[in-house]
Amino acid sequence: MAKRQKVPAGKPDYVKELSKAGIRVTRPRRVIIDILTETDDHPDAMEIFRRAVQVDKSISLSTVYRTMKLLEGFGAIHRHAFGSGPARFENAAGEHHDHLIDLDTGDVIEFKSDRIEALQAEIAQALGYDIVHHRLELYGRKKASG
Amino acid sequence: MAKRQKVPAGKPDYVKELSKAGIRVTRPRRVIIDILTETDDHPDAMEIFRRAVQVDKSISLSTVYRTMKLLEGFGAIHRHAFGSGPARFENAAGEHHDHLIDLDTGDVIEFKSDRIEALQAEIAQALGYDIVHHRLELYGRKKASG
DNA sequence: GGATCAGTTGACAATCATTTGCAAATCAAC
DNA sequence: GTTGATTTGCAAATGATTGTCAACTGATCC
Ligand SMILES: [Mn+2]
Ligand SMILES: [Mn+2]
Ligand SMILES: [Zn+2]
Ligand SMILES: [Zn+2]
Repeated sequence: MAKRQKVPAGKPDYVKELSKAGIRVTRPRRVIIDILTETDDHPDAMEIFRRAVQVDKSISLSTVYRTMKLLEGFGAIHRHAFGSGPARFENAAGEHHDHLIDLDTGDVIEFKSDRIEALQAEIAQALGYDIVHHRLELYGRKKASG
Repeated sequence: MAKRQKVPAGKPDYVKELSKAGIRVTRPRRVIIDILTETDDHPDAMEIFRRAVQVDKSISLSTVYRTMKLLEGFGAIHRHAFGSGPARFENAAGEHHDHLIDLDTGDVIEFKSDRIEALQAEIAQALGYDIVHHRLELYGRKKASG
């Protein structure tokens, strides 16, 4: 029986996808992609860089930024701008969702509302537009009671 | 009959508000506040600076930035981050609304949906949070049809 | 396996938006 | 008008991101 590699659910094989598109799969890129596919938080470039260096001492911050731009172009990752500060990234593989940011702790909580998504499309339609993408962020505090 | 100054609807008297709060109402601040209350678009700091210079040649960009921070702290203006690029500001006086950005032209269209606002609060509540503020931006293109 | 060469990288300079330090100017109060 | 703390303009500093470029390295073809 021939060996068959199976990509784990939610972790599409971007490496294969890139090489299919004629883009080189280099060592730094592989390391960065691994970090992005294995994390479930929203790290910024510096944090991705820190994690990458632990795998490959020679990776540079420039390459992290370049790779983020490359992957974003591919739709492989999403770029966020929570509050102020540096851009933060996340693997685009999972289902679409929006974010609730805890103003006290900085925690990012993911949520999804089909009703809100539908209303957004409805509103855009009424204004004569098709939505390409959107950004919904709620900033809040834990309810007083806990 | 005593002269009674009436603030035009949607243009609260921030000048008075500031001086009441013990903050100096200086010439540069007055100029900048006037610009913000008289415009209905979403200018960035450089654009506000350009408009301010036409009124008072000596105003500096630093003061524009400082005044934006001051007014934001007062809740007098909102700071936006549409797409990438510099922050953009708008007078907070009007009713709350969200934005649809035309990806082709950069046009910013304002809209308001009570249903979306209600859903947001509902979602936050379900997650154990009270919303302090939120950001909803739709990015889209004019529907193909004319 | 080794040569080839365009795509990619690391180092570091440059850019962009924004903030800060500081001496001089200016408000608001007396 | 004098006064003293606040605010300003200027220039230098900062933080995030992008650009330059010589050196390197993957994929392809022998
Ligand atoms: Mn997320
Ligand atoms: Mn607006
Ligand atoms: Zn959404
Ligand atoms: Zn809203």
